[in-house]
Amino acid sequence: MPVTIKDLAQELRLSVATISKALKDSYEISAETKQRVLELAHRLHYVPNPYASSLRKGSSKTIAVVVPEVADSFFALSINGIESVAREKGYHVLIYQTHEQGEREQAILQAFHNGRVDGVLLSVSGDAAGTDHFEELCANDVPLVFFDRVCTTVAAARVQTDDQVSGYMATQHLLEAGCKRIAVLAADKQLSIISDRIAGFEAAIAESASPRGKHTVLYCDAAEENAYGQLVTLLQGSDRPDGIIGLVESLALLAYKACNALQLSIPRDVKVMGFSNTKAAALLQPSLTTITQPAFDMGRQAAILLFKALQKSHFSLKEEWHVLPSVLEKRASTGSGDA
Amino acid sequence: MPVTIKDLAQELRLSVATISKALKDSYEISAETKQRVLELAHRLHYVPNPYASSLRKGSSKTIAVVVPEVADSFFALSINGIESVAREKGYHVLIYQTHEQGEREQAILQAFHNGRVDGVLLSVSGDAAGTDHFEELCANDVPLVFFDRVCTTVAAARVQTDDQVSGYMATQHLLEAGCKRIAVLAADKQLSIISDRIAGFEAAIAESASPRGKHTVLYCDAAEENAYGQLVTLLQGSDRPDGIIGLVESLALLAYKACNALQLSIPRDVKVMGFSNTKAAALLQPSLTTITQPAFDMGRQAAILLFKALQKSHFSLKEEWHVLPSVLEKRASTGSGDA
DNA sequence: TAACGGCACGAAAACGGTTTCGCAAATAAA
DNA sequence: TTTATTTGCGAAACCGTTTTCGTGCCGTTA
Repeated sequence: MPVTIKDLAQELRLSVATISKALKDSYEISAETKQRVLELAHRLHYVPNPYASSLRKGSSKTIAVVVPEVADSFFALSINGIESVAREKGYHVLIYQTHEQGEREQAILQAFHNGRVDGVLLSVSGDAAGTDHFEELCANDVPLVFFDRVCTTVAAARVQTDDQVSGYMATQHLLEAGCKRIAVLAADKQLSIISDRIAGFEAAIAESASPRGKHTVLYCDAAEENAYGQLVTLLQGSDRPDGIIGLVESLALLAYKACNALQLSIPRDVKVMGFSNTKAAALLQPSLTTITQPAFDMGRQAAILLFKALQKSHFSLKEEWHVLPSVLEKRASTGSGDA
Repeated sequence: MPVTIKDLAQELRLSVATISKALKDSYEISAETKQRVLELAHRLHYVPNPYASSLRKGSSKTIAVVVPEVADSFFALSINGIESVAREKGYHVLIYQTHEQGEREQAILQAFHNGRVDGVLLSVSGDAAGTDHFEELCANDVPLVFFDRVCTTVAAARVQTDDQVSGYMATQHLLEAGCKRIAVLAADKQLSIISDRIAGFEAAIAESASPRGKHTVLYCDAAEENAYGQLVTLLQGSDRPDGIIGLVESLALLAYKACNALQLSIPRDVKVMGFSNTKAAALLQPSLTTITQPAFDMGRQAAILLFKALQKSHFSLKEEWHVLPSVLEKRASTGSGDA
């Protein structure tokens, strides 16, 4: 049996109330008594039962992080950022994965309706399942912060990167490199990050002298084998693209794989770039030009917002909307091909 | 205010006891009453307060996962595996990072001494801080399962891969490829996974006709810049190695970086391989030969063991020791260099 | 001496469930 | 008809804290 406050009370012949107050350094308790209580608590390795105090206080010192996948360089780094601030604040972090399934997302949030967590950090699942579960959570006064993949129709805090600008920058970069036929490889159509990046792409094309018709957006299947097939077909067709932008990490890597298989030289035949956070990007051969998102910082920022809301009741998350810039890292895969 | 069991009781003019029993399908309650209770609970979106029931029942339906880093392909995949079985069992998962600091590990485990979690899955920190905190946890009857990086002196379950065999296989593979001077790049000396892999290396060398003197183990500094310097020095020295085994992913990637910088051709001048779980390995140029650990499965297996212990009180974790095989994936970086 | 104000502490009511035990009514057995 | 037994439900204790509201004691002041 773990040691409880009662054990301390009995041992010191004090009431549990006194022990509790002494442990939290209440002014009601004499210095001498506090001393004795602290000493005994330490000697017996007393750790307060978290659930008892959560129940009484109505707060759990726990937050939830809901992401599509943990094993994804972006989300793993975000979680790292979140954990770092949770640690500073003495909070605990629960992790949940939606695996891009909207109904899992709903089921997970459902469990937060009775005090399990004090707040939620979430990156929305690709397979959208409406927004009712978000609304309900907010209606129940559970602070919610979206990060990266946000839901714009819900009045909750948002921490994103400038996806449209990133899409624009990426496209601009390829155009400057001389690409005439850019193919954008897109994932889940419903995700704001995807549509925003595509919007940036469209904008860059529209602004350029390059005729729109030559450029294309390929919506890739979620299953990697299928996406690979689509990509190979594209690369074997007439008017083969001479530039590829993978809107998510896996698609950029897939482009490498396809080019290797088809004996297309990167960057001579095709210039490739992708949205990515993996350290391996610089080590690919050729090294991969990337749009790198501030994954760790987005996690940190989202967590900081959440804790601000938890600490100051007058601080409203509804208005918070932070945009952190992504950076274009130019590498060999979009170079001229010389040396 | 969230809806409680009392609200249901009041609405239906039943006692809270009846509601509670009806919700858990107790035989004491009539079918008709159960029906009414379930219906109302569903209509009002009733979710039981988890802390109230944890307090009363003395179990939290929550487990803790303690890893050095989340943003590491191996651990991210393990967590994925763990989460998958936790989900099946209806458990919640708390995540903690030690950042390889023994004292953080101690502080984290300290918080588990009063029922916060029903069990712990842990991969030990590189900076060992003794084993007292493990012993204490076990003494307090908190089920503990080590995975990947285990602590052999503590009587807890262990799920590992066959590190010694892996080290042996890797070395054997390089010897067969014709390497005469193999350099092993090691990280934290104290970790069992490192020393085991080195033991495998030593064994393979001892068995071979190759003289021991030519081969070497380089203990790399934890700071990447320093490790890089060490590596460059090694590669520039006389008797430059013609084979490199990175015992952890980052060191294999570092070897690529160094070889690129020094204009050494992989695999012609130096054959490189590494312990790694990243998908990018196959896409590096040349593709990286790896020892791939069953990260996801190790996570799953560890979690399965833990839940077995939680469900059957007579099941003892002390005796459990599972070894899952790693696989050698031969790729271009250790090939002949032709084609 | 009576009234008063800190000081240091305790009794007890919460928090929201679970669980044990008891009890009345309905049914079955004698 | 009396006695068991079953059925369906409620009262209340309990889990370990926190927090409110006393309360007795001491020293001070009128």
